[in-house]
Amino acid sequence: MIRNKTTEYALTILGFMATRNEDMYSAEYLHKQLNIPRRYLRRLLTDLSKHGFLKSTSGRNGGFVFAKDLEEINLDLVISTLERYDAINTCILGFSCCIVDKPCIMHDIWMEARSKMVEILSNTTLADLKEKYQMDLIKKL
Amino acid sequence: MIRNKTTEYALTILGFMATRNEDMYSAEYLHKQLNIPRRYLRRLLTDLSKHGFLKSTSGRNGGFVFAKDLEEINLDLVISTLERYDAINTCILGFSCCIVDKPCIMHDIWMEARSKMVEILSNTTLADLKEKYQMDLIKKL
DNA sequence: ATATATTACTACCTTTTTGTAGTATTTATA
DNA sequence: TATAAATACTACAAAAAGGTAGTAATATAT
Ligand code: FES
Ligand code: FES
Repeated sequence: MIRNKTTEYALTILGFMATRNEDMYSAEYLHKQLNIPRRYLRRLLTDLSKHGFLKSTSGRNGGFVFAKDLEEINLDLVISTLERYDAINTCILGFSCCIVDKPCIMHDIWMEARSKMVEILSNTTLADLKEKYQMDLIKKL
Repeated sequence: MIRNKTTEYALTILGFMATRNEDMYSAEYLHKQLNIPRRYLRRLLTDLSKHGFLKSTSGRNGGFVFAKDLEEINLDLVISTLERYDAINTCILGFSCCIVDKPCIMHDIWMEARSKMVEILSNTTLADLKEKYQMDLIKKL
C-alpha cells in the first residue's frame, strides 16, 4: 500500500493541484498551502516532472502544471511510480512470491480485500477528484 | 497497512508457529525454516515476548511458545502492535486528521476499502490460520 | 543591464529501519 | 561440575528514507 511519506506527499500535491484552477503552481505556493517541507517538496516536484506527471517552467513566474490530461492519471499509477516496493502484491503473512508461487492460507481472502483497493485506486483519476471536489463545493452552497 | 519488514517478519513467524505442532520453537529452527536474518529474528522474538505474544524459556532446550491462546491473537493486533505509524487510518490523499477532522474527497470510498481490510485482519486469529492450514492439508490428501 | 523570482543539480545531514557482533545469563545433560 | 545449547542485553554498523544547504541556471520585470 502506501509505505512512504513521499508517496503520500505526491498524492497530496497532485490531488490539490487537480482540484484547484490555478494556471501555475510554484513550489513556494504549494509549500504554503500544503505544509510540506520546502526543499523536499521542490525535489519531489522535479521528480514528478521527470516521471511525466508535471511539466515545469523555470524563471520568474515559473512553476508546475500537469503534463498530461487529468483523466490519464489515476491514483494507482502515482503510487506505483513512487513506491519502491510493491506493497500491494505482497503476501500478508510475509512469505515470498505471493500470486506467482503457491499461495499462503490467507491468500484468497486477502486478495479480495486488496483487489477492492486496487480497483478504487486505479479507477480514480485526478479528473474524478476534480469533479468530486467541485460537486462538493456546490452542495455546500 | 504493513509498512515495515519487521511487521511482515512477525506475521511470518506467528503464522508459521500457529500452523505447526511443535512443542517449542527455537530461534535457530525458525531461522532455518523462514530465512529471516538470525540476530534480527532473535531480537524480534524477544520483542514479541515482551509484547505478550510469546513466552520464552532460556537454557538448553529452550525456545518460544505462545503466551496466550491462538484465539486471542488476531492479525490486526499483531500489526498494530508492531507498526509505529497507523497506516490504515491515514488519509489517502495525505491530508492530516482523516476521520476526526473534515474528510477529504476520497474519504468515503477509501474508508469502505479500508474497513474491509480491517475487518479481515481483526477477524482472523491465529487459531483460524491453524484450522485453515489443517483443512488445506486434508484436502491435499 | 540588473534585480528578482523561479526551477535544477549536487552534495550533505538526520532519523528510522534493518541487520550484526560480543558478551552475559540460563538450564538440561553428560 | 563442565559443556553445550539456548535466550537476554547492549552497543554498534549499514542502508533507506526524510530533510537541508549552496550554488547554478533560467526567465521575467523594471
Ligand atoms: S501468498 Fe500470502 S497473501 Fe498471497
Ligand atoms: S480524509 Fe482523506 S481519506 Fe479520510
